[in-house]
Amino acid sequence: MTSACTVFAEKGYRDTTIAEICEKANANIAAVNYHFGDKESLYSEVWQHAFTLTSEAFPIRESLPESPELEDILFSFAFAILQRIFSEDAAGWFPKLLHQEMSNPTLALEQIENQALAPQRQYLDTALRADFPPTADEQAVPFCLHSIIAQCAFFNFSRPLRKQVLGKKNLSQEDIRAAATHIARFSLGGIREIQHEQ
Amino acid sequence: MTSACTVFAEKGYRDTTIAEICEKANANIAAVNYHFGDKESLYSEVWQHAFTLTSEAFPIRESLPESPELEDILFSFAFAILQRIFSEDAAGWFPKLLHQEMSNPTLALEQIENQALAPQRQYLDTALRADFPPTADEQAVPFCLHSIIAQCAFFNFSRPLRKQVLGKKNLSQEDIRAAATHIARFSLGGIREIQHEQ
DNA sequence: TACCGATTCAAACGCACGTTTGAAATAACC
DNA sequence: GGTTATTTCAAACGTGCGTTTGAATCGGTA
Repeated sequence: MTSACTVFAEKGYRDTTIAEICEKANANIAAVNYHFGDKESLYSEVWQHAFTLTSEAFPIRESLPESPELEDILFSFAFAILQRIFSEDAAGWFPKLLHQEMSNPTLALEQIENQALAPQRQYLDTALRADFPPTADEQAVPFCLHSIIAQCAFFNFSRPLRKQVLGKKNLSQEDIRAAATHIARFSLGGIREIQHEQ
Repeated sequence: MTSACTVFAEKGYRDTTIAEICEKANANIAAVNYHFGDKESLYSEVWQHAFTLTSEAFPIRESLPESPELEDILFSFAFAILQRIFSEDAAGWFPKLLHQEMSNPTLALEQIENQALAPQRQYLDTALRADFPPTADEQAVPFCLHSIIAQCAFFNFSRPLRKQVLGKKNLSQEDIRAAATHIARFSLGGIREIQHEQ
């Protein structure tokens, strides 16, 4: 199972071979079909497993003060997402799988959208909406939502060019904190600018 | 060639079969190997072709006033990138190929990074740097650069979830203009906020 | 120890796909 | 118009991989 997760996360569904998984797990080539039925069912269980692990390791609402400012909400959101993305252990499987799915979707994507992504967006959406006046432009909130999520997600999608984009292959815990802080402030500035001109 | 571009852009290198390309082009299976040598060489030519087409169709510096404000630069950048991403004809091949490469890199990615992506970043970087005081924090410009590019690129990487993320599968020319306007304003607000607290 | 269900294993099967081949068709040139 | 180079074509080849198979091994039970 662990072997399956790492290989699927690294190579995606298509490029992953059952042989490689079994080799890494010191199991026979037929073990997958015996225990999981077929490759697709194994993949499905991998997704479920990866989602559970990353959600437990880095929940989205974490260490928020009593009545949080919008910037606190933005920071904790970005901080959790970035920690997931840069996690080098099991918690990193989920964003890696998601990255693969985004360019080569399987049936798993729809499920993960409903189970993981939509609720995240919903959470941020309500937080944003509470900060906008009801008279605000219809498109303002979705656009801002998009900008915030984009800033987080790009760390996930630019993996093969990390060295060129970030200047380093991996971020330390302090780097991650600094990046999340930037996203929160930058986004708050963006939001205020958008609100200002309504 | 056109067939090859569309199929590679849609499915990526690995999932594209020579048979499908040839079928779409009303050519024989062996045509690719005769004219291009092998699949990889064809792919390489496809990249080159797609890059040329998108660059010509939507150049990054377009219709900038004499001495442009930063917001003008941001808008024209975002507008060009978004037009590329949402182009449904040949100009859209490049971002689709890029999307594929990002999750399953081939040797082509490094070349495209040097030829297309690095110059784009460089262009925005100098534009930003000119707007920041020399005393500004070392990380401020790269972080802002990241935020801006992320907002544009996310439209490319969220393809399979467009319906859920944007509420519609495709954007009209007016939608694209509105999105680019948002990115420019939001980003300018973010930049001002970051500059303000230095 | 004898029995039986569960698990592991090596080998083989079937299929998809990139590539090769050699002949047929077409185009170019003198 | 005949010869040669170029392009097209159907068929076959080789390989990689998911899956199946049937025998061997293991683990618990009586």
